[in-house]
Amino acid sequence: MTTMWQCQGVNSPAAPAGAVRQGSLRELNLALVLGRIAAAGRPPSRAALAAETGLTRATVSAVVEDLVAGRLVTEAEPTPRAGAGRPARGLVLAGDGPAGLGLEINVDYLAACVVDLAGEVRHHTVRRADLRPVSPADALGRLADLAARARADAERQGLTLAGAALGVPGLVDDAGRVRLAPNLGWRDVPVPELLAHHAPLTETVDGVPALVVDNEANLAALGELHSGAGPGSFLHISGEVGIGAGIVLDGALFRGARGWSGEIGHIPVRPDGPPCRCGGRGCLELYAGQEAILSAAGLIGADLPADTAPARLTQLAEVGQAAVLHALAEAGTAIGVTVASVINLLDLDTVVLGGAYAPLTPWLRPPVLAEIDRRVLTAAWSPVTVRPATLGPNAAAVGAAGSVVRRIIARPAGWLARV
Amino acid sequence: MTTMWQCQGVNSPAAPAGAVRQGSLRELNLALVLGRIAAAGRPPSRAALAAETGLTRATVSAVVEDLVAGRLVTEAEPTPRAGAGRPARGLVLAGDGPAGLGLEINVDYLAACVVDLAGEVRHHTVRRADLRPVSPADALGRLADLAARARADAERQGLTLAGAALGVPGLVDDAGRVRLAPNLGWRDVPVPELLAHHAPLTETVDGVPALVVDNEANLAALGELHSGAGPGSFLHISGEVGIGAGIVLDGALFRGARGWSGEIGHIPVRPDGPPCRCGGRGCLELYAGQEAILSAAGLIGADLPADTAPARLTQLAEVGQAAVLHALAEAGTAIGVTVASVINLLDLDTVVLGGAYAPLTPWLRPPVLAEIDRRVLTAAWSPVTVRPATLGPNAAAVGAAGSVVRRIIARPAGWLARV
DNA sequence: CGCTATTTGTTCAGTGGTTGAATTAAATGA
DNA sequence: TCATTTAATTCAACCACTGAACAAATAGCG
Repeated sequence: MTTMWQCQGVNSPAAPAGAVRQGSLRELNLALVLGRIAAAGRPPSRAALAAETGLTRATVSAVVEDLVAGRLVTEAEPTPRAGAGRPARGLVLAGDGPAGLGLEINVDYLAACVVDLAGEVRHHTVRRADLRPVSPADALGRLADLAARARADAERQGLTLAGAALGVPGLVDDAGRVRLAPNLGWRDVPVPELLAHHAPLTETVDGVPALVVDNEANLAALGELHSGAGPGSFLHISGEVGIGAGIVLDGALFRGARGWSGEIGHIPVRPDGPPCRCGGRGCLELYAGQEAILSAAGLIGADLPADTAPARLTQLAEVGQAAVLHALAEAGTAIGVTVASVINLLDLDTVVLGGAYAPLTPWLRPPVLAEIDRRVLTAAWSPVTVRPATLGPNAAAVGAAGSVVRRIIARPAGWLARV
Repeated sequence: MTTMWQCQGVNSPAAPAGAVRQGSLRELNLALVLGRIAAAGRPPSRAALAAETGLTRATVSAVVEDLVAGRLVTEAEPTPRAGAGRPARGLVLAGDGPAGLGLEINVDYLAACVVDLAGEVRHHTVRRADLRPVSPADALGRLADLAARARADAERQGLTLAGAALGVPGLVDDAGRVRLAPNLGWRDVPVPELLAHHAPLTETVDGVPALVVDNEANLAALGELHSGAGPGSFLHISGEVGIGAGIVLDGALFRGARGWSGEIGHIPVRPDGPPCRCGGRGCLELYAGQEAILSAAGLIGADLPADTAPARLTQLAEVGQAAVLHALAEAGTAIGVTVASVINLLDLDTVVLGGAYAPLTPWLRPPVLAEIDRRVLTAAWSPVTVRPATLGPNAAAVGAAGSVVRRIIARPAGWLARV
């Protein structure tokens, strides 16, 4: 039983690529029904599910029986009552079944969290520490420690971890190796190998690797997808030390040919601008990165701890400090120019400002919208929404955990076969 | 039987969104087997199909029987022989079954073509005419005339038209209305209504509209997808009078939230550059549009007919005319800056230069690659291919016709139900 | 309180489509 | 000529969904 590590497929739609045997039929309907239960506002009855899916009540009953037996669904006791007739038994995602472990390594903190099927965060730990001076092996060791505690807490609550996902601020290849994490100073770090010594993460469940490593911005976008406005298409911009983006198209994260999409921080804003350490010139990060904003606001060298600088920025913006407002306007314009390009290219109708940008949205939104209006061909007919992210600061960790349970919801047959 | 017109869904994957009844099973396997036959290099046998799909030979035989009965597949007479054993009967897409009608309106020509299931172009007509002074109604009338002749020719060859697609150089909404076609001078043209008077295009087949209207660049990209290197992800840039792009992700055209993706011509290259008539500043079209290149090459006002200007450009480039080489280098650099942004965002590994750019590839490719190398974060590890389009000048018309037959291949059950 | 109307959920024979093994078909090669 | 080999078909078994009938559980009404 070899442990496989791979980065792709965190979110796979229920499209059968290969042969469709008769068992696939049940698999697809399991996914269909479970998906409806997950998406429903209030607990739906079997009859309601039959009506909205087009299946017969008999089939829905059979499918639900499987789901209940597999601890994915339970019947809601407080039945929501309606008019006459036999009362419906509401179905909800089980709170004591499988759960996902989400991990995050960032420049100045480690995070671990556990999310159950229903999307509730059942455990959350953040450990602040500047990880730049720490070796990757040490950092991953500390992370494994956090993960072990998270697992223990989850089991204490009766949850079963069904997998884990780890977000890192850098480029990850198919084997889970971190090719480049500039702000962390990592280069070609074989995360799977380094974590292989730590027990709780090395088990393989089904054909799916027990741990999926992915870009932090991708996972944050997935978190936004599942917690936010539901399926659709949007661009989620993560303003951390660097600037990353996750692209959600039609309710699915788009990863690109090799999983390296969303490197929005190095899109040129001014092709002849100052050189960037990526080798290019005039990249967005030089105008809207955290360092650039702090410098323009005159806050560089104000010996602030790295993690309080964004909060300070918000404070000063709220009291209307001129230099800060100017810095944010400049940054917003640069973001707007870039976002306009993205919208011209992809025709998205929503832009989500995440990470450190989220609390700065009131000041960033106007210049961003102004550039969109000026530069997007279709802006006149179809407005673009710019809104802050709904998830908090550790969106990537929550999104990572969510991606694990979302995979089970998208393909419950795999989980049921394990139990 | 109302005629519905819509622009979306030219290429829909075989993913069942709703309930999966037992009939869907056959539908999915029909699509699976037909898709393999279409993708295979040499005519595969039933046994080979069974082996690669995972279905049993019995099932494949039954499925193939349906496909043959529906005139989608025929047995190839000259059986390709192998070693010992009963000889296989090769299966090929039928050349006398359904076919697609492809139409194109561009600034200086109209085109119509017919493509059969196998992708062969069975009819092709181009009528050159400057359409800017012509009213939309007149232009569409001429187009309907071309379409009628194409249909007559197709029927003479024993083909049955299964639908039509029309490419226009502009933005098309879900109802088939051309919201804006700047280079044609069209604005809010209700193509379906105007064409409704012309008989051969107004029939509705199945739930699918008889005519799909789409952006020319999108259809050209689809043509490239089906005729070129097969599935994958690439950016197809159509260099016509304006600059459009079609984005193919994982073998499927990406249309965006409203079908208006790919407006690459108005991505800002220099945010503070000269004003563009789109309202923005420094758009790509100002640096790499046909007019810009001709002007920089000193060919503006050289009273060339519009349609021979690109050819003249190639001639002069081949003899090494300095001004032309310089103009192409400048245009290539601008394209490269833009393409670098796209690749940073989407992580594509292939860029296809289409339309008027195709023959200019030898001169455009070096500066494009240079900018990619400088500005794309991952360029060091993963090379990007820049190549000319394989389809000729009327790629959009051929792609339009191909999109019709491709839909049948992706969802043969719909066609079989009609016969 | 009892009856009916109403809606939910289950049971069961029927059916469509796939499976797996046996059978037939058509060639090669010794 | 006959064994070998591969291709394709036939057929009983089986799986999952359908449709209709039935049982369960409640509200409303006299």
